[in-house]
Amino acid sequence: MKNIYPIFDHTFSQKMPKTEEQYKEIRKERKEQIKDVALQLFADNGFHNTSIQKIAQKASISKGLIYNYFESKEELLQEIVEDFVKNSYQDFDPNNDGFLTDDEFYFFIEKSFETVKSNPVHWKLFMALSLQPAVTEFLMKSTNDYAVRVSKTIYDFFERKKCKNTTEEIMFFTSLLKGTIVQFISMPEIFPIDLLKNKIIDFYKTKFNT
Amino acid sequence: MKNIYPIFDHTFSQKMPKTEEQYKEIRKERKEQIKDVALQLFADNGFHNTSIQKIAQKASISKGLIYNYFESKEELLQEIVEDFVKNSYQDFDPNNDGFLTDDEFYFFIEKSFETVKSNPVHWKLFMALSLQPAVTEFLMKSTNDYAVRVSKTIYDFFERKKCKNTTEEIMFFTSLLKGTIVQFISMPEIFPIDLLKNKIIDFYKTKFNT
Amino acid sequence: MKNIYPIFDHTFSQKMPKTEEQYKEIRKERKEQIKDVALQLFADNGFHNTSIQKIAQKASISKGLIYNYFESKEELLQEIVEDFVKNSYQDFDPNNDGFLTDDEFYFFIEKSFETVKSNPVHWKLFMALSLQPAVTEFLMKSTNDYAVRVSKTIYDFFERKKCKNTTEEIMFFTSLLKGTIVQFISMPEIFPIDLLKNKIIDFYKTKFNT
Amino acid sequence: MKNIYPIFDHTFSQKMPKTEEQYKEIRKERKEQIKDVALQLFADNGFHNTSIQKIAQKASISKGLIYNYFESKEELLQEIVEDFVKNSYQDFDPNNDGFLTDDEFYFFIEKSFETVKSNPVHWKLFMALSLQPAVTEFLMKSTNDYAVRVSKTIYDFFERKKCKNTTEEIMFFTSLLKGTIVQFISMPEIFPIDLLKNKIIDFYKTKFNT
DNA sequence: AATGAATGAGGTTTCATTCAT
DNA sequence: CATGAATGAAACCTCATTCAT
Repeated sequence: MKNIYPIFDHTFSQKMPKTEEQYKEIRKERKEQIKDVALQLFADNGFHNTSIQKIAQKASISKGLIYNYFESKEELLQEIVEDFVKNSYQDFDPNNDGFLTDDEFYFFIEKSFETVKSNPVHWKLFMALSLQPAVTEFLMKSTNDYAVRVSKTIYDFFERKKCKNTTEEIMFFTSLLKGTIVQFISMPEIFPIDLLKNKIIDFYKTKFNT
Repeated sequence: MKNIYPIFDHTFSQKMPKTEEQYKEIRKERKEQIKDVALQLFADNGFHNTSIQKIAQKASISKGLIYNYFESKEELLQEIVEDFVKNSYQDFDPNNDGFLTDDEFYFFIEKSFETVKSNPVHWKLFMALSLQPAVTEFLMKSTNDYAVRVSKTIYDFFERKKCKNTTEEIMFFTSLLKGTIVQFISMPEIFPIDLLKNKIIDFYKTKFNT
Repeated sequence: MKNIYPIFDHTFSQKMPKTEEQYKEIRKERKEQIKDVALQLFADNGFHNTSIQKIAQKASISKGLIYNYFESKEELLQEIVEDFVKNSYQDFDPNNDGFLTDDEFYFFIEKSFETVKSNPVHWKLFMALSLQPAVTEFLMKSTNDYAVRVSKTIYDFFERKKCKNTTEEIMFFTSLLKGTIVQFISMPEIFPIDLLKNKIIDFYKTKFNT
Repeated sequence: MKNIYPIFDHTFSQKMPKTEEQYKEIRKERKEQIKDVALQLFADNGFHNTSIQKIAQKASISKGLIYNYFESKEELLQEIVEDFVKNSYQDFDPNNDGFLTDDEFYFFIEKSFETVKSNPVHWKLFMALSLQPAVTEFLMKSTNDYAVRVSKTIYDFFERKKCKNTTEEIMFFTSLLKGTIVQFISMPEIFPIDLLKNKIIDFYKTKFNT
C-alpha cells in the first residue's frame, strides 16, 4: 500500500507504517510458524496425507497465505528438510575445528542419541523421506555439505586411531549408530536406547583403551 | 496354439468355455504380473506417486482389470508386502527348528546381506514403508508372525552364548545388521557391503571364540 | 466333456442332443430364473444399487449369460416390469367380460389388497419405478393396455351406480385404494391394511346400499 | 458496483480481503444455487441419473466447487430433502398450537393440495425417494419430527370428532389424501385435483355435519 | 500481508458390456 | 448354451494452486 500523501507521513503515521525491519520480522515468524505446523503434520500423517488445507487450518491462517511464503507444497517440504538437516548437524563438533578429541568423540555419540531422543517422530519422518526415491535427490543436496564435513572429521578421528582398515571401521561405526537410531524411531516406546548408547560408548572406550 | 490336424477341426474347435483350471491359471498369472509391475513402480517412484493408471499402462492392461484382482490400491500394496515378507523370511533358519548352531548363525548374517544385495531397490521400498505412519500398522501385521519367530531363534542363540546382558547384546547385533542394510540400500553403488559383512562375521567369531 | 468316439454317437447318444423344444424350455426357465433373482435384488437394494455381477452371482451363473437372454440391464428391468404388470392385472375381472357385478366389485377391492399384501416389497419397487422420470415412459407403455381395460370396467360399474359425477367418484375410489396401498407398502409391518380393506368395502356397501 | 466518485478511488480500491460477512453471503448464495440446480436435475432425471458433473455444468461452476459446499452427493441430496420437508410442513397448523378447529382442518386439506399443486415435480421426486430402499432411512430422519407433530394434531382432531375407530378413520383420511396426491403427481396435466379436493372437503363436511 | 472461493487436473473406483474360448 | 477375463467410459471425489478482493 503506497502512501499517497507523503507530506503527512511524519505527522499522522509516524509510528504506524511498519518498518521494513518489522515486516521482515513478521515474515520470518510466519514462515517459521507454517514450517512448524507442517512438520508436525507431515510427521504425524505423512507428506501425502497432509493437505495444504489442513496445514492452514492448524496454523489458523488461510490456504492462500502459505503460497505467499512458499512456492509450492514441495518447496515447503524442502525448506523444512533443510532446516532439519542444518539443525541436526550444527550440534556436532561444537568448536567446529574439524578435530575430534576422544572426549568429543564420545560426546558425538551421546549427542547423536540425545538429538534423536528429543524428537523421534521428526527423525522418523526424515529417515522415511531419505528412503523415498522422489525425495532422495533434493535431500542429498541439502545434506551433502554438512555430511562431507562431518564425515571428514570422523575419518580423521579414526585415522588417528590407526585401525586396520579405516573405512571399514567407520562404516561399522556409522552402521551401529544408524541401526540403533532406526530401531529406536521404529519403536520409541520400547527400545532401550540409553542402554545401547552406553554399550556403544563402552564398546569404543574398550576398543580404544581410553 | 494352432491346431495342426485341421481335419479334426470339427472335433477340437468346438467353442467351449475355458475350464476352471484354465481360469485359475490365467488369474494367477495376471495377478502375479500386476504385482510385479506395481512393485517395480512403487520401488521406483513411491507408493503415492504411482497411480493405478500408470500400473495399468505399464502392464498393458486396463485400469479396470486391476480391480478385478485387487479390491483397492491399498490391498494391492498389502499383498505385495505380504509376498515380500514371506519370501524374505523363508530363507532364514533353513531347518526351521528354532535352533541356531554357530555355523547357522554366521550363515544367518551372510544370508541377510545376500537377500538385501539381491534386491536393494525393493528393500528400500519396504524400509521406507515401514517408517510411514499410515502404513506401519498393516505392515506390522504381515511381518509380525515371522519376526517373532526369528527373534526367538536369535534370542535363544545369544542366551546360550551367556553374554552379560542378552537383550542388550541382541539389540547391538540387530542394530549393526539393520544399520548396515540401511546404509547399503541408501547408496547401493558405493557402500562396501561385503567388507562389512565379513567384518561383522569376524567380529562375532572373535567375540564368541569360534 | 467331449465325445472322443464320434462313430458311436448314434449308438450312445441317440437321445442326447436336445430337441429344439427342449432348448426353448431351458431358455424359458433360465430367463425366468434370472428375472426372479433380479427382481428380488432390485426390490431389496434398488435398480442402481444392483449390479449385473450381483445378479449373476445370486443366480449362480456367469455375467455373460445374462446378456445371452437380455440385451441390457435396462431391458431386463423392462421385462420384469412387463411381467409384473401382466400378472397384477390378470387377476382382476376374472371372467374378463368387462362387466363387474356388485360382488365382483367388492372382490376387486379385496383382490387388490391381497395382491399387494402377498408381496409388498415388489409393489414398493414398482411404485417407486412408476415415479421415476426415466422409467415412467416405458412403464406407461407396458401398463397402458391393461389399465385402459380395467379403467373401462370400473367406469362402467360406477356409471351404472348413477353417481352425481362418475369421473370424480372413480378418482375418489382409486385415490382411496392407491393411498391405502402406498401407506401399506411404506410401512408394511405396522399399517393395518385389513382394517382399511374392510372399512373401504363397508364404505361402498353402505354407499351403494348393497 | 462502480465507484461513482473516482476521486476517492484511492480510498475505496485498497485491496482488502473480503469480510467474513461477505464470504458468508457468497457461501449462502452459492449453496442455494447448487441446491436449486441439483433439485431440478434430480427431479427431471432422478438422483442416480444426475451426475455431479451435470450439476456443475448446469450451474456453470466446476465440479470441485460442489465439494466445497457439500461433503458428498448424498449429503447434497440430504440437505435438499431437509429443506423440502421443512418448507412443506411449515405451512400447516398456522398458529402451531397443535389444535385444529373445523375450519383449520378444511384449510389443512386445502393447503395440502395447494402445496403439491405448486410443485408437482418436486413432490414426485420426494415421493419416489421415500420409496427407495437405500434412501428411506435418512429421509425418515428428516421427516420424522414434523410428521409426528402433524400426526398428533390430526389425531386430536379426529378424537374430538368421536368416530367409531379413530385410528381407522385417520388411516382412511390420510390414504385418501395421499392417494389423491400420488395420482396427481403421476399425471399432473390430466388429474382433476381441484375437483377431488372439493369432493374430499365436502365429504368430511357432510360426515361431520359442519 | 491475507482471505477463502474457485478451478481443473488427476486420482480411485465401479460397472455395463464385449469377446475369445 | 456358457464362462469370466477384459475393456473403457464415466462416476465420485481430492487437492495443489490461482485469483479477485
